Amino acid sequence: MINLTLPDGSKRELADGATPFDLASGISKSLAKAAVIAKVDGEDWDLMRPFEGDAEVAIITRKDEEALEVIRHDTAHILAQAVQDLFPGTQVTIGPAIEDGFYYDFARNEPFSTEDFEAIEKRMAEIVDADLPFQREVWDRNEAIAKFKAMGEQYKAELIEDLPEDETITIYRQGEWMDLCRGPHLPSTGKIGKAFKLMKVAGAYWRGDHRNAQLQRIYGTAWLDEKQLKAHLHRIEEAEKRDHRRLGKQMELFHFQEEAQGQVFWHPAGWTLYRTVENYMRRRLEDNGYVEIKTPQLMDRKFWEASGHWDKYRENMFISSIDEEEKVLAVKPMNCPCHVQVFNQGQKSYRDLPLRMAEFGSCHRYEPSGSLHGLMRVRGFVQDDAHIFCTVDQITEEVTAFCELLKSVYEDFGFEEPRIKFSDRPEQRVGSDEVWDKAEAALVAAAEASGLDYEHNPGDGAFYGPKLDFVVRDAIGREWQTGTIQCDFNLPERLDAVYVGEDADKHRPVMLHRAILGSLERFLGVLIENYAGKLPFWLAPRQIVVATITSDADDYAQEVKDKMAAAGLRVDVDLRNEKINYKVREHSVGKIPVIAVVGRKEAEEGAVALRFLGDGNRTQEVLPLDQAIDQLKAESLAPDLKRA
RNA sequence: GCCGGCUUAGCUCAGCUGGUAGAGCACCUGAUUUGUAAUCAGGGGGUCGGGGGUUCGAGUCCCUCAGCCGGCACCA
Repeated sequence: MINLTLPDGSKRELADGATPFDLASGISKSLAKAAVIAKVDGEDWDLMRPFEGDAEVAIITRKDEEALEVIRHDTAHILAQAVQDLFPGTQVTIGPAIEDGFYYDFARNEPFSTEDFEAIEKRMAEIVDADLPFQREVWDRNEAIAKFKAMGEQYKAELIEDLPEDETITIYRQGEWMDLCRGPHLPSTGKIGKAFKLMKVAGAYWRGDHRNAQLQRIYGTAWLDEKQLKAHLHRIEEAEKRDHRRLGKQMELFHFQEEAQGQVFWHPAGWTLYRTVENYMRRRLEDNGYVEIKTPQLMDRKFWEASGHWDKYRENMFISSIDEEEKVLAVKPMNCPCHVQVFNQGQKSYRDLPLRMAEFGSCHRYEPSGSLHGLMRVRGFVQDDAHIFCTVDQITEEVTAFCELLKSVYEDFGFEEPRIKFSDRPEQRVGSDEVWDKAEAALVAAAEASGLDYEHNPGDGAFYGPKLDFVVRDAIGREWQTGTIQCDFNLPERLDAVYVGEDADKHRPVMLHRAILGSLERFLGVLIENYAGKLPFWLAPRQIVVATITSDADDYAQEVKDKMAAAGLRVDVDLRNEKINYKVREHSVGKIPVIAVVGRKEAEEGAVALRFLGDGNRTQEVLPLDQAIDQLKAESLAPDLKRA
């Protein structure tokens, strides 16, 4: 007999050889039906896998989050089987569950095309209908390697060869088909259902290394039921509508063209938005004890050799030379070394520290062509960069203040919860362990004080110091790094930055590299997507359109427009001979926050009818002109000015 | 950079197995003076991404270059 303890503490006794499915069936029919896998002493366990002794058991059901992961993983196996059925000679590699679905990487000379999806999905459905049981088998390592080699599955054989010696090799079968897999799986293919869909094909390197062969990855999505699948597909459609590249065109914010790959042509509306954000940021920095500087765009190659960037990033730097001269200049890919030059002018004392030096630094990097992505990843961009020169003892305070500032800025832009990634010392690094200890502790303390969730990436720090990165998501769930703060013990040394301490000796300052928005371009991309183009009043490039109903109100409309413009509002007037319905629709689609409608009535009364964009309850207000202007003026203040 | 796909009017897209370009919106003109998400009529507009090839004939097929899109890799 085996003794099992359930999560609520109750105990059950079952015969030897019993399985979690037996346990669930003994409790209730519905539990047995909803069961997906079990946790046996914390380990994932197939429902049909017999217990191996007394244990603590939890039954995971379709209601649990983990259920989807299991279903997605199962679906990946079914995809692999279907592909091998239909395309003999294709090798399988790996196929994990991911967010919203799964993928499977195949090795095949012929490319897959989305036109193959229909046939593959059909075959997958047949495998589900066949209700093949998933059977777990433990294999001897060498036998498994030999078996997969004999099957022509080189990649699987390699995977097994690289598994740790003490790892149990498990094989899962479904019908004739088998795969190396850790599990767990559902009892049979029929339990998966058909709420899956193949989404896209893509290339992916074997083991994520570009020196390896490129495999073909098929992505799919899988859900508990048809309704969830439909909802997911709908979400994707909606998300595509808020893509900043699409909105950028619709709202006439910016464009790209091939002669300036990866660089932005900002249009009047987009540039207005850009400047609004930049000016806001400038005020916030000034209020927080930063000084602003501006440094050159082109610097001699020798300078970048001294900073160490030439060696490491030469491939990604734009360079320039003039015929008559032998000098090679490089367009700056970053601002830090330039800031050290400003620091190094004259003498610095400990009394000058911390010195917070900011620049809206225009940088250029020759990013790989495949990585370019709208405003999110460009070759020419402006960082809201700053470097804080301070002592080791000042790190904690400075990082904490930075996190607070960042959080406040993000709230002002409508991002409530940026995610933080903390990366600590890598194997290869400079600086003593003692200093690293201090710096890491300072970053962690600041991250914790901020109250935001943070994720720990061990060993992911820069060679010169640990860092905190701030990450937000775009419309379709892709994550983009925006803010960052990095401790640097290296550059001050390389570029010989010193200050005179209390003891009258020379000391090295620590440099904190930090950016709140990251790059203006990327941040604007994320901002546009976050609001789906419906920017809040203070950010909207076109805030108000004064729209007439009949030409009788033309003169008055012009007067309204002029008064609003004089009050600093961004306002246009629409006197076209069109129906008010037409104008309202056009400017609503154009995401103008406020339409000021004027007809004969308003002209006579000196009023305006304000119509606000959005589906809230506040859709229309008729106000005397002066009062309307006061109100709009107050609303158009940036959040920091509203607080002041 | 790598794998795959795409590139037709200002925008969004249609053009079957090759026979010499089409829609909606936008734009222009005219009529209409209208009260909160599309008034009607007429008109103009494309060397079908660039280059080369096959063919009697190429937007359609082939080669090549570029850009874009989806992933991967990269991201100081």
